[in-house]
Amino acid sequence: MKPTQKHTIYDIATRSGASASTVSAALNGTWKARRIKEATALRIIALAREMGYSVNLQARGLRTARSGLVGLILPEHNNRFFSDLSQSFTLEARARGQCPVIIATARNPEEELSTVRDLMAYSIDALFVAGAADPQHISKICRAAQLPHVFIDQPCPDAPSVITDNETGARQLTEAIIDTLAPHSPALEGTGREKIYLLGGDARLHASSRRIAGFRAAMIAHFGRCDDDQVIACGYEPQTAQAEIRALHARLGGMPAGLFANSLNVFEEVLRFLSRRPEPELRGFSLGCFDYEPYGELLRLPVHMVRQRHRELVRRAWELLEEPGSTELVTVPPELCLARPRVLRYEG
Amino acid sequence: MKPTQKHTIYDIATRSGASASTVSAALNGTWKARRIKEATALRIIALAREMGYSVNLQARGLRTARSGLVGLILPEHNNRFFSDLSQSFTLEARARGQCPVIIATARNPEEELSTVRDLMAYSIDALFVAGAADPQHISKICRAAQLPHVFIDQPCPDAPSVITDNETGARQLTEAIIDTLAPHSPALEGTGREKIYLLGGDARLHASSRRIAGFRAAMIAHFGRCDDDQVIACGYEPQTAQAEIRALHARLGGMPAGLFANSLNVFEEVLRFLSRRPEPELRGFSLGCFDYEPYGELLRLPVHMVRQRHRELVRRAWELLEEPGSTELVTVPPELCLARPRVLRYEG
DNA sequence: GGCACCCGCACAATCGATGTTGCAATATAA
DNA sequence: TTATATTGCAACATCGATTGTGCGGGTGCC
Repeated sequence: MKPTQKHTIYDIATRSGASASTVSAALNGTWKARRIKEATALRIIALAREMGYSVNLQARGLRTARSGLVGLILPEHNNRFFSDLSQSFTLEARARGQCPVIIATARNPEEELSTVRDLMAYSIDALFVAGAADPQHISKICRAAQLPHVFIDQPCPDAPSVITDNETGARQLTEAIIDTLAPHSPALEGTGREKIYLLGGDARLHASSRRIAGFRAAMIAHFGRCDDDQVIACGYEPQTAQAEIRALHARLGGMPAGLFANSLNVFEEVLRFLSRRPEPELRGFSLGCFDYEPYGELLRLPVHMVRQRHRELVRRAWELLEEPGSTELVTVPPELCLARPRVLRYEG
Repeated sequence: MKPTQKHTIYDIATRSGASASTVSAALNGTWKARRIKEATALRIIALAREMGYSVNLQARGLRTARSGLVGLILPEHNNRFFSDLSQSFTLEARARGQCPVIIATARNPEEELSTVRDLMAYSIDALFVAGAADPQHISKICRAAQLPHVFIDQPCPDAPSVITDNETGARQLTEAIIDTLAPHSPALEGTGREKIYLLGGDARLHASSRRIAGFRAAMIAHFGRCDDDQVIACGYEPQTAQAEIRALHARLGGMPAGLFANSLNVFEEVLRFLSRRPEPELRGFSLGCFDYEPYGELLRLPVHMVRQRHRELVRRAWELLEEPGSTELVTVPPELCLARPRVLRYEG
């Protein structure tokens, strides 16, 4: 009854009087195809259960060249977008009888590559890569090893990818920021404080570049122009973001009219900065964040957010994997989460 | 040069004129002990690199009965405490040359058990279990399979465990909440609104019960009593927490003097509730949360938090694993993060 | 009665590594 | 010169599963 030791199909074979191959067939469900008597199969299955048998997946994997493991590589765990992605990925994987292996690589391209290689050494069945720093290199390695792979969030031209419609999302978010701008004040004209700034992200990466494009488009549609200094793609590092927002504030001599935080990491730093400014300075300040964080809805300031549909991204990624050999790019529209006017919004 | 196909040590053996066993020894570093000429070893290593060889870890695992995989089971990904834990776990695992496999089981005991069994089928080398719903059952299965395991956050009497000093942390947090209570108002006496309430968690679980004990101790130390209705251990479900806070508010006819949120999930719901209350109702309301969330520092309300030292928890867990056969219980003191008075705290 | 055929299963090869054993060839000792 | 050690490596068994092949016995058919 109790699985005291590890049993193998050979133990079961001995105790059941059958051969190992019969046991194998009985247990993995191929017994019908192998013309094993139903009674024999059932007897073996019952015995295996009684002995607490569980298959050795390394042995199976060695034989079949599959492992049941599916990898997901992402930049970090403690970021709501990626942890939501992990959650969805886990659900999808387990629903398909696969075992999810999720590894964070700190936006470090070398770490990414070495992790890919590590995972391949385990004969993972598929690899999902979210927010990669170097998609092409990863894809090259995977293709060389014939490993099915999909990119999420950051696409790759050489492999199937699923991304959010960053441009549209960014445009809508920018429009929302514009809509909640404080009434135009002539005093600020020309100081730069009348403008909206986009902060964070890496312009060399696809996702950021599309978001920047969306931001620009909205700016041009509404104001007829978008200055280069309005886009501050300073990466994802909290320290850098903090420094940039400070510098911006210093340069302008005050808060700008609005801000587009291009990642949760940056958003958090913006809030940290804001939490040290006196209240009056924040009146009429219009804030948006690309990516969703539930706490964003619970802040003193109204915050507009763009929520990526993580479940959908993961689902579509899995679908892409199932159609072989495509380099399709699937785009999923994001969800715009507008700050609703709140009782507490302003006290004045 | 390019790893076009998967190579094995046999390919390398053929191409190098050596035998597979020599190749194996050369590549895994045991060649000195096996009296292989240095020149031979180096030649093989160079060839392997050139061919882009990488070991098949399933084959190695089958032979050695180890896999290089270490499991971490936790309730959910999208919770800052657990995602911090994932992050630390990943770092520690990779520093030791192991591959982390992190799986969320939704606080579902059956899901936990089946995940444990799945992981064991992969011959994982060790299992870490954080916030388990049913530690004893898990431990029993692991012991039967002789799998080294450690519990984090929720301890198990039968296995090594690392936990935060929940009682002290809760006491300190409660004291902080008491310290920031609004001045005593005789009008509220006897309404229940003069009291502090603990919301969330599961009193049957060790962590919660210690936190409740700490809460009680602080209450008794300061007020000479703690009523049973002050502890509302309603679990971790957002919906339930939301319902309970509403019910409390209705029962009291207003906000209580303070609240101790016993988990981030509950904290989030409390904030959601608060964000719909008019500002004046929140004056002097004193809020604390067991577990840390960076956004907690950025809210309109001052929030005290207790931060578990995730890195330390993980490190100690790994240490425990290395001393064999202990059922030691290691306690790590948490970090108290007091809300600092802020410019924006009140406007009045 | 002889042949073909199907049923139910066992045998054995195989996946890719590890590690023990043993065998030549050379070096050292007697 | 023969006996003994040592060096350097190849052969082979093994881990636990999967899967192609084949064999003995029973049935059906002519």
